[in-house]
Amino acid sequence: MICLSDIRRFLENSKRNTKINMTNIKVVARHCGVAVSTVSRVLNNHPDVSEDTREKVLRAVAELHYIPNTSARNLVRTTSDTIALLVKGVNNPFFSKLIKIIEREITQSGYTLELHQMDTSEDELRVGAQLTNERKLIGILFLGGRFNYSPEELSLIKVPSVFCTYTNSFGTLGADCYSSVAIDDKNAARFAVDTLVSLGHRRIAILTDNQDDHSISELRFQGYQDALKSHNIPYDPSLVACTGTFSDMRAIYRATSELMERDNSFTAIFAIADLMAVAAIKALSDHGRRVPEDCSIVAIDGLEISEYLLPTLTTLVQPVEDMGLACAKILIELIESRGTHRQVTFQTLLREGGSVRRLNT
Amino acid sequence: MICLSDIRRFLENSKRNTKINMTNIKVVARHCGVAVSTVSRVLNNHPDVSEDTREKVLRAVAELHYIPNTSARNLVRTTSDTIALLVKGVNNPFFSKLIKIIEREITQSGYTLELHQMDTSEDELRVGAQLTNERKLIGILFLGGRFNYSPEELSLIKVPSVFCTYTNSFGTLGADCYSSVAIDDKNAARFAVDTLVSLGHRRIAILTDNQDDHSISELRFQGYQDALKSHNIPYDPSLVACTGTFSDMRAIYRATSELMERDNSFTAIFAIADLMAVAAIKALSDHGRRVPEDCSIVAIDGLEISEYLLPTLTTLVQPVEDMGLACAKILIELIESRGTHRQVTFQTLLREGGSVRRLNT
DNA sequence: AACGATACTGGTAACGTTTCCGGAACTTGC
DNA sequence: GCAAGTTCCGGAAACGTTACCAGTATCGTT
Repeated sequence: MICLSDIRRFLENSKRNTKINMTNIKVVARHCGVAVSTVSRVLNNHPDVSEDTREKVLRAVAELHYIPNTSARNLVRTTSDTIALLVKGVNNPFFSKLIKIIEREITQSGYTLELHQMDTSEDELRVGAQLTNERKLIGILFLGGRFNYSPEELSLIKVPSVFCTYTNSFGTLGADCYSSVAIDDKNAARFAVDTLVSLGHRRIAILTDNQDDHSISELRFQGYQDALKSHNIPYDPSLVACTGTFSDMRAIYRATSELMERDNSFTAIFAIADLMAVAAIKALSDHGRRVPEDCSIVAIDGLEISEYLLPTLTTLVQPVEDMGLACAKILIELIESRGTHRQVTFQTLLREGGSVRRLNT
Repeated sequence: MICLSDIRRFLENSKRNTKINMTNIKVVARHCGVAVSTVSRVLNNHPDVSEDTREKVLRAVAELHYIPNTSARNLVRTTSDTIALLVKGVNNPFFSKLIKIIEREITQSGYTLELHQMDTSEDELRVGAQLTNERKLIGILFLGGRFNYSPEELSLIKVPSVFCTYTNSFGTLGADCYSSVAIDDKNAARFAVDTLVSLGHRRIAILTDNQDDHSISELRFQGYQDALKSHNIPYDPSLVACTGTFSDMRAIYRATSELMERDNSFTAIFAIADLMAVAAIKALSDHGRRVPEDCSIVAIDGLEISEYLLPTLTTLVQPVEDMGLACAKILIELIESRGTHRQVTFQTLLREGGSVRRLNT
């Protein structure tokens, strides 16, 4: 009696001849006379395999230039080896440096990095959830964006994830349900303004993205207000210049120009990012005000280029290497379930440059 | 008699109960009473399916929030949807802008972008070949690097690929076997030097990465030499400052300082990249030489930030948007076999800034 | 000498799709 | 009214790997 398995075997044999060139695990197994399971064991460093066989298999693998098929492996393991990087603003130089560091760490740990860019308007959690389902991601790294998620929103993400440049300062989440890497934004802003005040400045303008977008801009803005208050300097809304962007130089230039036209009484500017300071200095210069002679500027970021400008920027340096390493490390530990959720906050360090000067009274 | 298929069916049924939550194509099929093949046909827009069934299936897909498993699909199709971006120097701002544009195009066409960073020392073709086999890439985009491949080396790459900021100026390859996107480096350099000469400069230094690394630095260096020759200006090796890097500001600063110590007779500098010009201006300033009063500078790149420096840079603008779009477009056309290999060369455009001045004799 | 433990190996279901083949129902043409 | 298309759908192999289970040989123990 012809059984189903006979038919199957026949078909399989007849196919074999047509697909000689494709070196898969079966070919390797046949080449050195062992079973596919044995080859698999060798390749995945399983214990129960003798030294002889291991060597024999490895030799065959090398000879045949065999490379495992990732799709098949992922399919049976129902996972993958890819981590997604969801970033708002790829060409923000701070981020691109961060990406560089993160990529190296991820790759060295044997994972692969997928790059996804998002508009500021997009909902990063929803995009992340979608991607996770489609592509069997094993982790997500969020770079930039707001951070006022509800626990329900956060629960959309089913895989380990780390939020970078986020802090849960709006307090909707418990410390055990998310991981983050950030600087102490509020404190950095406070320090920047303190520095200006200590040099005699009292009319201090702020150059920011937004006042209330639940992102780092808002935190830095709050730090600005706190610092003013602690020095008994009244907060003056006419000294607030909102750019609506972190990276569009033209918009930042325009916001600074408008500030000057509205109220030119400031003697110093706190810019919440280095690039904003650069555009501001240009705008000031074009309106006949020199930095630091006619206006001091302090920023936050500490980009490498800021040390090479004229004048060099006085800025609060974010420890970008440490931050990148922390992101990768926490995420990988979560993935390999060797760690738990945690929130890391780095302190910034003042790098004194030529963009500030004591106010001559 | 118990046949093999009976056993199999039994096992399958016993498993079914344990895996209820996983909505795969089988679940969808059962849910609306059709075969899996029909569901598959609907999802892949195959013709032979009636309007009724199509609608029924789509409704089930929506209800069950079914999302196809990419690994399984890739396995059976023996391909994937991922394109790799192999880049040397992620935080080169020109590249990060390029990446931004490329990412958007790739994503919009339904593909996924993998990011791989490489050291300058690594062999990009070998890395690309390895990745292609492992991960079933469907295309590779090379960003930066040398370009003196032999046909044999190039044949390592079995999938469509585009080389960006490369030109086959060393002439080892036929036009029908590779695709590239670049600017006319030699011409841009020539133009930069011409500009300086037309302003009366004759002692023109060059700030470059390397003289002979078979990359764009070499081409720009050749353009520099060509321009000098055409103006009957003798080439003076002591006016060549090699940085060995495109992005390490400190190294560029040091190279400029060494140049000044070696031979301070130059009245102008041609920097082969904007960031190099930035570091050079700082070095000059620290040595008491102002730009443009005491030294003119022309660069190549046209970064956005260069328009906001003091002084603003005179630079040859690379059409970064067009270049990014071209990369993505050519690659996707190759992948979808709607196009053939081609080499695109863009021209640069002089953007006049404040970093140059006529030499007062 | 018999037995259980140990070390290793082979066979094969399963992962979730796509694609091919064949068959049923329904038209169409003569 | 019957052959020949058409249109649509179901069944099942195949993609290449892992993981589980069962089996064999070797060895030490009583």
